[in-house]
Amino acid sequence: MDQRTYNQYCATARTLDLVGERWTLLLIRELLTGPKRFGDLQKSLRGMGTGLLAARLKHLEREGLASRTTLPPPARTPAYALTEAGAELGPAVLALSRWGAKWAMGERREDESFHPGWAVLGMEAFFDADAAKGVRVVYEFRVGDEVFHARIADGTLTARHGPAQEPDAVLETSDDVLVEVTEGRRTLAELVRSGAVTVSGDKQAARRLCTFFRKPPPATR
Amino acid sequence: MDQRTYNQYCATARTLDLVGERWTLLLIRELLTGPKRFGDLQKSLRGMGTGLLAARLKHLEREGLASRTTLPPPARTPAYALTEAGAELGPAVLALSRWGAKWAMGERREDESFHPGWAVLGMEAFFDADAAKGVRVVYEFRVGDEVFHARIADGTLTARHGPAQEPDAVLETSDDVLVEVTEGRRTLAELVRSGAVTVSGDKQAARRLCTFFRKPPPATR
DNA sequence: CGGCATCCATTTTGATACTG
DNA sequence: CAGTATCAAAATGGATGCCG
Repeated sequence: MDQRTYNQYCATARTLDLVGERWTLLLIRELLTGPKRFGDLQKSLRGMGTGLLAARLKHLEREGLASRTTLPPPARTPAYALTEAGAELGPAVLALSRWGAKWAMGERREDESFHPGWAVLGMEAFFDADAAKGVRVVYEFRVGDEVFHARIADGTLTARHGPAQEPDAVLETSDDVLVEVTEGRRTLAELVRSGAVTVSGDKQAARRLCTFFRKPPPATR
Repeated sequence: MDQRTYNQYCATARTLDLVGERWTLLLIRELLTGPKRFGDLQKSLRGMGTGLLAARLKHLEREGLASRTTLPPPARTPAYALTEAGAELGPAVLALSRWGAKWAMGERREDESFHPGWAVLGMEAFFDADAAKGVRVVYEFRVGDEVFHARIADGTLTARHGPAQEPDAVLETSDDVLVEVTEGRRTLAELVRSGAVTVSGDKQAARRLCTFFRKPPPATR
């Protein structure tokens, strides 16, 4: 497998030796929001063959970036989680994401897949620590049949797969509407009024959500 | 060429569609320190065939991340420079670099190549804006037959290829010694005493250099 | 030197069929 | 559902030759 190396004594090159192959950083992106099962990863990584997925997971495991665990009962099914080293790739993935949001996004193409987790993780990318100074709030997002939550505390935002313990506010919507939000075509307030987004819990908190992000305007290359 | 896409409406995936192929991010790393000629790039990217290098440059050009320019007289030779969009990949490259410095560096392997520019760019990665608040200083580094400079101003460090206009201090050393520094085996002060590094110009400024960086201790995966 | 084209051996990938 | 096995297609690398 991966014996192909750049052979450079350079931190960037050494990193890319480990995670620079096709699919690997996207696989890590998936795991950044929490442990996932093989099948879930497969669904999120359309086009990646099962053989390659298995090989990449094995590689990450061997290199100490991920570990194969068994979900606690009653699930008891195997799952993959990032190690501390793997999780620390988060800032690099988010940096790539910030660049893409500014220089490469635009409209969703016809055949592009979309998973709400990507948008939720994107919240971390544009989180504005100053705007959220001293704030402590938990949001739950239900999009289609997926559930995520975002916890804002100590000037950081943590986005994770799965329900929150005690969400302050719960926002419910569809995949398609979420795409419209990330495309910037609709504002959250507008969508709540129109009924495309349902809010329950602390409505004040929900309204404050969009004040925690600062995203530069998209630019063209 | 590159019509292979992840087909995901996700900023990270879109970015990797553009720069995720083999060599591309390392090519951008080379250009981050300033325009380079074809041959220089080739020397820094040992193992990359000329055909592939040409193809990647064309790709970056087509996508608006780099542009083919002609160096000002008397050089008058073609060179490649990053556009604004390309240069803004700097933070992502540095994020990968920071991860690698912590989790993947260790000793230099027997067959690994090394170019001083990588170490100089690495200074940007661990630059500590707080430590350099209000500081304005320019360093020139002469390593082997390469010259770089680093300009600290307005709380940022800019590392570039080529000589500085008016360096406050000039540090001169060899490739091998620079490797020892980046490996953390030797401190700068020690090397100056031993004569392995020569300082000219403002020696006070030179001594302050290492106070501008904050690098976490390496960890093992 | 700069840069492209061509040929070829080796890897990597993508897609699908298959097994426990 | 988790993962292996298999095979065709594509990407890579290395060498080499060419041309301005």
